[in-house]
Amino acid sequence: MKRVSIKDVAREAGVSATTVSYVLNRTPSETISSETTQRVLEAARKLNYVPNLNARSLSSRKSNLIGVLIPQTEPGKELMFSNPFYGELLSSIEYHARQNGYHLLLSGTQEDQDYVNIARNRGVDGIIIVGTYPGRNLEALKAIDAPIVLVDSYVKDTSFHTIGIEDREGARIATEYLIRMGHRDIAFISGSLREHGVNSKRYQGYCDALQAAGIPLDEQAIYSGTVDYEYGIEAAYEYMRRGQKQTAAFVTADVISMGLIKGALEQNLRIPEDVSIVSFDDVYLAQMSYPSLTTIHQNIPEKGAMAVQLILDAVQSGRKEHTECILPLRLIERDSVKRRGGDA
Amino acid sequence: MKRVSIKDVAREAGVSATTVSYVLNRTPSETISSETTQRVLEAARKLNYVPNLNARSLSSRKSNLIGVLIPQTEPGKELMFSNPFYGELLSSIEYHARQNGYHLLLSGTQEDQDYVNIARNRGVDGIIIVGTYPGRNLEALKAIDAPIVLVDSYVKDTSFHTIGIEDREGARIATEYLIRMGHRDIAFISGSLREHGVNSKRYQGYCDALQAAGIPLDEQAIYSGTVDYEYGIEAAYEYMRRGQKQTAAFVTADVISMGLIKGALEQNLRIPEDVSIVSFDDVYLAQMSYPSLTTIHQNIPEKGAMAVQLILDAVQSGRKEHTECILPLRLIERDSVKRRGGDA
DNA sequence: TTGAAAGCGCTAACAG
DNA sequence: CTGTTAGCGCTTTCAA
Repeated sequence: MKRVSIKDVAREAGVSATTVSYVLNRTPSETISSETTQRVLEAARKLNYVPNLNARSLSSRKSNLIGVLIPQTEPGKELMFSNPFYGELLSSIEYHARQNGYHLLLSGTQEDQDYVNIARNRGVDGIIIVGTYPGRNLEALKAIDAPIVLVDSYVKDTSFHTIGIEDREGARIATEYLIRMGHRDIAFISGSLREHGVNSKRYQGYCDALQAAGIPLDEQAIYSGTVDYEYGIEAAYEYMRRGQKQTAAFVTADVISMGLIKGALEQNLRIPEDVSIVSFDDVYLAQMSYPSLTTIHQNIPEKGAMAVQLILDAVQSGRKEHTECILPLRLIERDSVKRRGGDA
Repeated sequence: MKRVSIKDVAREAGVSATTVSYVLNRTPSETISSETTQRVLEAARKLNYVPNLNARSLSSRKSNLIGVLIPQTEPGKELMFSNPFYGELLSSIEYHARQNGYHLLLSGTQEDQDYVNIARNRGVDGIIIVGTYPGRNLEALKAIDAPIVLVDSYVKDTSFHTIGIEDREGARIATEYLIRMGHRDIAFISGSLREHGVNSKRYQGYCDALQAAGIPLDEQAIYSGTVDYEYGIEAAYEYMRRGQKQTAAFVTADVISMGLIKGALEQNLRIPEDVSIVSFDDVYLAQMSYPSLTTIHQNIPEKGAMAVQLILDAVQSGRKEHTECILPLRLIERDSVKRRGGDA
């Protein structure tokens, strides 16, 4: 089946390509007689015409394409594999983009040089970037004239829109809860603590809570690795090696918690009897876990919806002012925490 | 920053646009002096030139874009949300595509009309479709002249490449294993049993095993719903309602099993003591579960890698013969099955 | 109410 | 070895 172009439709309808274009795009400034409109529509249907979006975007400079960049958390690992958070987020982004007539150009990246090129390459109308750190080659990004939304990033720059959560506060709430439940020796378990990264903020929140309760910070209570299931298991072993000092842990991601539980189990540690856990994200995994996870809930679908909305708004309005969204957080109590002693 | 085009580079380097194109694409048929090549490269770098892939694809009819279509399992639900299988698969597809210089155009779909249009719209070089049923409007799909890979679909048509697994055989192995472990009353729990769907095949395998063991099929042992966590929970309740007849269940997806375990737990049923479970997929969830899942393992990353490879091969060779891949399956023994009675 | 013409940025014969 | 000339399929002034 040969590709049918706008010209074929024009010929079939006995009009010019221009007219076809007008009809199909409902160009408001142009007014086409309803009779012609009918003929064109008919011809298009008959020929089973589908406009070529590449050509359209080439001439109109609008692609209806949103670029989504999800970082490889671990080089070599494949994209969202290690953390369902990404899957859930992407899922939501895709859904809302589609509802608005946009398609998604998906890419993982090892190095952000790619970011820029992909975007400029394909002429995307907007870009959603998940979790970049400040200080990477943002200059190049800024040069792109499509709106850019940074999700979960602490890059502060008026060139970008941002969507995030109160990481520090969330961590504080989690840790404080543990304290309120009678724990004083509380581990902090997370992915890598890069400066200005999400985990660092959560670390600060953890410290805030300890400090407020007058509990000294113990270096030995800090576990930092990668954001995946495997590290959770490892952390459990490391916990044993370090002498099982803590009765509870604040873990910065549900996946890690899942691994932690597994590792604990392997060593006959009971959760929450021996170690209580509060974690972060409230990925759907959190409720599937056994015990189910007490965790800081964030609205992941909403995050995705919002990211798309910001792009759409920016595209439509053409405005440049940047928007900064902070989504609410709350603690969900499930079964991974045990009250301890009588000092509640 | 104004968009810099090939012409700008040409001017800067003092050559024609054609030459720039030749240099940048290393067009093999054309031979450019190394001196000119240098000048062009230099100019391109200096101007920070990035080729416009839309334009390129418009004129060369090659987009370096692979369309990926993942069906909404449940309308209204967002994409891969309900089953991590999709996330893992997509992850792998993205990774391998990127390694080969391809980008991904991602879309979920409610109705397959979209399939076709998206593809034709953007001029993708190939399409990967996950889990279509036969009999949908495949005619339209066939009209697309890009190679199409159907993953986990029982559509038999030489217009498409297919990648799948021995669903029926896998189910047989799972069920047979349960029988070998001393179970005779075995539930079958799955998503919807659409004709020629993956679940139907697995149902057949389940029947095969029962029959081979001389166990009569019991209608009351069949549970069919949706492929998600929630249905698993529901199935557990339904199991109670139906009188707890079975001592084991073959479940066609790990996510459902997770829900089943949860639901069982809520009713003080012990897994595997009261009910043994063998499930299917070996999604990473399967090991996180408690008890961890004895399940039929399929190599999901390999599936994705293969899908990409098939497209790449087809594009490069231009050949039309269709390829049919069946990936191997094997049983992974974990903790969700208990041996029963003495008739092992 | 419609169409001709130019052009988006690039590649592909075909000349030279 | 390099440039000229046509498009790819569409949108967009501008004129009729």
